[in-house]
Amino acid sequence: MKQKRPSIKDIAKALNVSITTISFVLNGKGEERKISKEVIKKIEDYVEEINYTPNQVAQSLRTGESKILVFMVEDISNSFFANIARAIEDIAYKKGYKVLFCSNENNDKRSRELIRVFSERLVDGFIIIPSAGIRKEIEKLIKIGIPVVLGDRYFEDLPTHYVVINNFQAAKAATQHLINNDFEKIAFITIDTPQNQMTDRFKGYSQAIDDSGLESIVLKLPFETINNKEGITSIETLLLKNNIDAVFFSTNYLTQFAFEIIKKINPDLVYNLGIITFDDNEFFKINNPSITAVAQPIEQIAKELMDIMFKILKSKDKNIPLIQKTLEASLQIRDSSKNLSTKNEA
Amino acid sequence: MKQKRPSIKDIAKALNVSITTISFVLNGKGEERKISKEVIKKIEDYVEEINYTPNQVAQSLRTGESKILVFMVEDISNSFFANIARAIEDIAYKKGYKVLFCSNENNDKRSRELIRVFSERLVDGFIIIPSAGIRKEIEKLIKIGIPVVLGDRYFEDLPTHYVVINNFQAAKAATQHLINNDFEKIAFITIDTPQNQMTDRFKGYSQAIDDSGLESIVLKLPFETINNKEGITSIETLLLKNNIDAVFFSTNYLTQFAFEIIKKINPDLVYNLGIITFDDNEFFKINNPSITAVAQPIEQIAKELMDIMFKILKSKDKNIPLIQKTLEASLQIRDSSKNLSTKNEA
DNA sequence: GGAATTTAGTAAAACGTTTTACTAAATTAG
DNA sequence: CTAATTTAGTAAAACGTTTTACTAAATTCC
Repeated sequence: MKQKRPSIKDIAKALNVSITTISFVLNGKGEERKISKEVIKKIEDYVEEINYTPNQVAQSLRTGESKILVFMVEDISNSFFANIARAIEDIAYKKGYKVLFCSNENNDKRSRELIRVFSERLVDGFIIIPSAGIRKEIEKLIKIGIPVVLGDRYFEDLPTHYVVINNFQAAKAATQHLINNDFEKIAFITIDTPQNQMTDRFKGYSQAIDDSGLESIVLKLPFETINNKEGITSIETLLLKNNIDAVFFSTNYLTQFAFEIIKKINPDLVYNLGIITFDDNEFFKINNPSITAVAQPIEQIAKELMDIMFKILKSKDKNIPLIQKTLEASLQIRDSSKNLSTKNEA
Repeated sequence: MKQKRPSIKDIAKALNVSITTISFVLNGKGEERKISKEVIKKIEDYVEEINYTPNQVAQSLRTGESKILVFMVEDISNSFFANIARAIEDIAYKKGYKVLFCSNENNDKRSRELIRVFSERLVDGFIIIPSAGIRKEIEKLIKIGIPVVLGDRYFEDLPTHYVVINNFQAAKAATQHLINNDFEKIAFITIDTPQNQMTDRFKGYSQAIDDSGLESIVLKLPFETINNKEGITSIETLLLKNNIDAVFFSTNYLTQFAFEIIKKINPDLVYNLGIITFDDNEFFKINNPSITAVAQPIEQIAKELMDIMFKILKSKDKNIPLIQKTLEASLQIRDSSKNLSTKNEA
């Protein structure tokens, strides 16, 4: 059943001109190469008529360009990444690029495998939210000349292009906001990882806590314990036994995980606790209580990532100076950071 | 800076064997083609040593296979689609396929453009959540022999492979659940579209309402009015003036949109109204009140879509009989469908 | 011991482009 | 009127594979 798509050769035969001429015309080099108006017209009309489109695979083989970018994230079903993906997709398509998305589960083995699969000269560039242990693979990609831009985090000891946010400042401001609202036992729940997006958030929290003289209460959960018993127990213990009055979650899936637990052990807790989460989304806005969140500038992140990518792509072989952007996040203040117990005391 | 990746030719030169031999060995046809153990070993070792991987673009050009699938959805940042995407991704990678995701915004023009971009013999197959007006384009894809599977909806007058859910039954059951909980003025808010996933949900609602003798209250919003003033006004009017006591949203983004409005005009409404939404997600579970939702079987949908895709892919040119799956959704009963006013009357 | 078969490979075409180097005819310059 | 230049193209190589058709040497058969 499979029909053969027409190729340049077919057009050449039908129109009795050479393949070369057609290629020039199709690539807009007709005038430059002194092809006559009539021939150009003839070719263009015929191409239109038979609805010819060039075979991109052949183009890629010849030119070494695939017009495909890879966007590797932790998990494409996570709203933060899905939203960046959406923004990136739009920008890419406008420039004639397609985007392959993939989820590395913040897992080195899987990241390596994915990089291997894609680096087979299939893709023109990588935008990567790197897992902790793939410094070497990133380095190698760069060494063999494949454009790489990192997002959300980077490797301190590896010079790369990247776009991140000021996690320290954002976390500090969020913590201070809780302090200003008279919360006194503020817990920080985070992922146990050496990646700097998380360590910086931790530092921001610590700085604010230290400045205020309050007690630092920190729970670092190993990534694997999210959604399993160990994680549940840890969070339960913290929430119930520590007499805390506020909690700051370092990332959205932690918040989600904790909310499920809260819902089970004591639904009222969500009203009595001060709550701030990193990473905003639509549901935090409509939740009861609405949840105060550190909102990352999704659109801007996507735009900067792609700007850098296109700059590298355009510069071809010449190495361009490193571009490293640190954007600011904004605190979306909502119900969950109001201190109700203060009111009660009054 | 760009290093040249080694090609088969380079290996041939280094090992002093022919390109053909190497290709046979690499494709596991060494034994079959009577290549000696020593030569096979020599080639395999060298390939391992220089870390050679074949150029997939060249392979694609020669074989006509790209090992790339397209998954076209309404909006990849919508949790329903993002979750299916994630599941599809995992299945695809296990079989050596990559997935290009794209968002058509449920818009015909954009769908057409995307199909055009991808059908340039770049991809091996399409999994499409089709917008309303691209019947012709789908038909054409099938005619030229490209594997297509539709999801979530299909064209009544075009025989295609598809995976959908039993929208009628799911909507009917959800409505009946509200009726059984003694709600009496149940509104149905939906998108104004002829697509059958929506019309079936409407039919399910209508059937249940008619069976019970209750009044049918329906708001059909044009897709474009979501998130704009017109949409806001329509929903406000319905919620405030109609004296309704329950509302059934036909899709997740409508629910989200309406919740923002409720939050603004009267936060208590969310407790006083019976609420059910189509499409479940984590946040409906943790919301206050938790939201009763029609949960589509995401994993199963992804699995069936891919099963069909691989069946078509395997069958090559032979046409296979149509595979059309209708899965069942499940009602996740939560707080929002409890009738509090009934309690009050008691 | 010669024919038939098997073994162990190889040469070359093909996939559909892009691009470099070439050319024959027409035009212009002096 | 001849040489130089411009015009309007074209032939062929190359990108890196896969695969068909071929072959020379070794082995088996009778």
